[in-house]
Amino acid sequence: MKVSQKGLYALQALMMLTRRYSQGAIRIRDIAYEENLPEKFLELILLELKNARIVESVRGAKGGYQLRRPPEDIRMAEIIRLVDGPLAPFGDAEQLRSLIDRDEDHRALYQVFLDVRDAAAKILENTTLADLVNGPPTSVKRRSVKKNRNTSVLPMVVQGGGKEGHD
Amino acid sequence: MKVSQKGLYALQALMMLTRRYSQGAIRIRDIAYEENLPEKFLELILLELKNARIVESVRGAKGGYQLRRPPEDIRMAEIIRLVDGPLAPFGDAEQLRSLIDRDEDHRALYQVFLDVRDAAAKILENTTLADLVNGPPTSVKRRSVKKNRNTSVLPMVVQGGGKEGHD
DNA sequence: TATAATGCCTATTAATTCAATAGGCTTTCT
DNA sequence: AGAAAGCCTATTGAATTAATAGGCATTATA
Repeated sequence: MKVSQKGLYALQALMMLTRRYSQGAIRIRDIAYEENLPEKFLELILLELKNARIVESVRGAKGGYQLRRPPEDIRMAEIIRLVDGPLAPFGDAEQLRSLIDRDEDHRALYQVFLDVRDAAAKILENTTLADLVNGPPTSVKRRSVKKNRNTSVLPMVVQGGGKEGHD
Repeated sequence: MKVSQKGLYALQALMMLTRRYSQGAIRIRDIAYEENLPEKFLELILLELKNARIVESVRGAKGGYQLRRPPEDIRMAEIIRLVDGPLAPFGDAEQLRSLIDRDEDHRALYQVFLDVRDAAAKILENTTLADLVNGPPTSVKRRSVKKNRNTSVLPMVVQGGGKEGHD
């Protein structure tokens, strides 16, 4: 899975609309200015988000964009799939499952790809726009942590191959 | 993170060399034929793997390629980083950490990206070529599972946003 | 020692994707 | 009526991807 520049812009724009939720429609120009995004490119992105029923538009003078659903109901996974495609690192989940069934020689390889996509999906499905803007959902209990306080928005992820890798 | 066709070819070729480990050098042509890969493209890939000291070559007639280290010592993460770049879904881990520090408004967003990359890294760092070819390392204890036997090469991943997603 | 077999290396290419810009059309407010 | 917005399609330049091509260098062996 790869998040493109466009995907990042989409998420930033949606975070901005989340902050202004209930302030009515916001002009493209204002979103672009506040988030420092190229205006015409952003226009295309918002159009796409509108067609996917994630935002809605008000046309004409005094027009603009606003979220179509409450921020708690819009998940990162949905946005990234829309803009950048499947979450799997290769192909998509469906295809990987089929390859795991059929391609005896590479079964284990595709299974790893599927495991990676499941791990990503788990995180991205559980993170909403509200989480991104307000911090973690208060309903989620978190074990107390002594040092290295968890700054993540998410239930802490067990490290091991993470922390010290250079990427 | 995205695994390209080239990345897939690299992994397939290395799995093949793992199966023939201790059979000496294998010709590019044979790898290409057995794994059904474009021969000239594979040649470039193997060259890159050689420069990264993952495989070594024998030149001249009777030449070919073989793994340079035992299969248990070659991790998927290393191959994917080499061929397709950082494991993070956006930028790289270093950059994300820096953005989390500096970009107050988008901190939570970048933190999620980093969580995703850590989850991927954890899986890919713990999977070696030996695992891909032989199945899971015998040293890893696995909880017994009644139905839905775990076919993965890895310590089972907790689902939740995974299993039923369309991707 | 000639020759065939092989890897080494650089260049080129066609297709696709990415990031962005352009501009005319339509709708709505005032 | 005029201005201010979004709607929509087309275009573009740069980068990336997935290959292909072809000559050079090295080695085994007949």
